[in-house]
Amino acid sequence: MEILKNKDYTLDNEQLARFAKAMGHPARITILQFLASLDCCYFGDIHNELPIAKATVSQHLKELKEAGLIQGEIETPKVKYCINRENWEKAQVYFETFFALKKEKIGCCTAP
Amino acid sequence: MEILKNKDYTLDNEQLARFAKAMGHPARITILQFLASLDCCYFGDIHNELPIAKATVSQHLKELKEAGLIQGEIETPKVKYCINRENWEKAQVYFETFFALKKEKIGCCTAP
DNA sequence: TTTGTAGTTCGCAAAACTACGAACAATATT
DNA sequence: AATATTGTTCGTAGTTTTGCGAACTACAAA
Repeated sequence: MEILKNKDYTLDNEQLARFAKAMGHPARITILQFLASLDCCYFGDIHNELPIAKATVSQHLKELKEAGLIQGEIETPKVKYCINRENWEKAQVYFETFFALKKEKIGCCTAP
Repeated sequence: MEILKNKDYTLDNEQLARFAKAMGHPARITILQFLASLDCCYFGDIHNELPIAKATVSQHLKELKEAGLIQGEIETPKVKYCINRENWEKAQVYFETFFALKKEKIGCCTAP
């Protein structure tokens, strides 16, 4: 018998993990926060908010884009970034649902 | 003049990123979900839910513990894990607050 | 005392992440 | 045509993550 460990992760869990991972760096949290409060702005504005080189900022933006949380649009010679509303709300629901799992239960480890 | 780039990340953003990072892997999401719905259980139960070796499970548990999302307690010869309620709720508030930033605004990039 | 059970820790390898400067692309300006 | 502006991409370096098997710890039972 070969490897038959078929217990894969659910797609929902993988999606939630993907969103969480994208948020797993202070620079990316800062970017998202900035965009969420400003609605949208140019690369330079984002770079100004951060203590890192532009190449690194560009990389973080790419990751956020790949996770679907933001979108970019060329407005020569600048690039305008903004929150991807659809996925932002999707992520919000994912996290809400996740945290709602633990509601008013009395557990066996209520202390420390 | 030396390096004076003093624009650090806020503690809140670092904390949120830390929580998000801990949630940034499907195995860890699955563990948290399992614990949240069960309240608490032993290492073996968690290992049974996952398609990975016990050494790897142990590592993921360690990370979740370090992020403060779970806690473990020795109950020889087993180890009982459960959600760390206090920090779970803290994390929940962090995420809620974060996503609430983008409410009903009309932005300049409403479309893809 | 040997054996079992339940997990953790160690050591390793491969891959991914974070960061940077330099080089590049695309357009606008001189 | 040369220069400037705005970002992206490339190449590199160091660190961290993920995963595993093997060795180890701690206690209980035979």
